[in-house]
Amino acid sequence: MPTRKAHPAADTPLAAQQTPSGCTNLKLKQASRLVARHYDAHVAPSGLRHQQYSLLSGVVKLGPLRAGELATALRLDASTLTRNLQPLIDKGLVDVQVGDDARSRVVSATPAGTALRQQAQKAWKRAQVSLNDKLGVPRVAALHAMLDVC
Amino acid sequence: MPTRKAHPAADTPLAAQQTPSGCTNLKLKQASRLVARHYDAHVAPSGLRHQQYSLLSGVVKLGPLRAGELATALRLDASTLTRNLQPLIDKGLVDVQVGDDARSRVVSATPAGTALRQQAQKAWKRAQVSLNDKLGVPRVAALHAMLDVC
DNA sequence: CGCATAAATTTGCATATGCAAGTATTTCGT
DNA sequence: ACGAAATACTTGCATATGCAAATTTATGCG
Repeated sequence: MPTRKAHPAADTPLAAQQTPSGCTNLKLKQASRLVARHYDAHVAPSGLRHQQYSLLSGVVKLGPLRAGELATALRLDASTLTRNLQPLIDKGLVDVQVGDDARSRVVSATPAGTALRQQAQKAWKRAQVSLNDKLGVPRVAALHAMLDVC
Repeated sequence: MPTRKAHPAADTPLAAQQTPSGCTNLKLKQASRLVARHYDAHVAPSGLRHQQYSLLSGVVKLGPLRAGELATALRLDASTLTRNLQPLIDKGLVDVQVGDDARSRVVSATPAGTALRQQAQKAWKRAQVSLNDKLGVPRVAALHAMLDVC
């Protein structure tokens, strides 16, 4: 038999036979843009954009916490967080106070913020279910599992 | 037997037993941000950002083509494309001409653009290999497969 | 105590993103 | 040929994103 390329993972189950082709970054960005528009279409009536909904949800769920901790939790650059909070502050949905350590800022949801989040969550749910239907629940579940390890 | 919820996909193989938890949009954005930073760290020396590299690559690969077609291919809003092209035009990497149809614009890579893309492609490759190593080739391959159907 | 460092955010700068509305051209119907 | 409708982009507006530098406040050291 002539020369034969070694298959490092010839025994692995699916889609693992060779180096992935294409750019992971590009694929992620494209999928993300697409999905973001889908969510925006559903969440827009609440007056929030998809990112704002995510951020507000984070603040509601993670309770009052320092900006830095929130940024880390959301995997956002601290400077991005600072600016992303502004629209929510302007809308009166979140509140930022100086913490014990005067260098820090403590972020919390206002009652209006908590209320709107509950409201918007219904729209979010519809968007998620709609996506599940469109792609198929198994695929979405598998995608989540994949993204969680990133 | 008492009331029992119907399982629409009780027969499907893996990870399909129940509704995926969490927000697909959030997970995608977070992963995308993380991965984008990773690529940026590698591609930066070429003077391009990850998005600019993707866009330049698209122009090089898809050859001279109309703006609208490029936007569709890259799943970008036409208005976003218009603006994203500007930095590349400023750097002399791409060229935009009026097409046969005077309403349209034809985008093509300049020789400098093609050259820089080849250059930057080496950095991109290192970023991709590094990512493959970090996450494991099977996982990346599976992720690509997942994202491609989006 | 007073100063050099460190830590937590914010700003400056450049780009990315999309929707709605606006502009330039082409096509179509009469 | 003329005007309405459709097309292909571009602009206005608001937000999103991250790195580097600046700012503010806290800590540690002599």
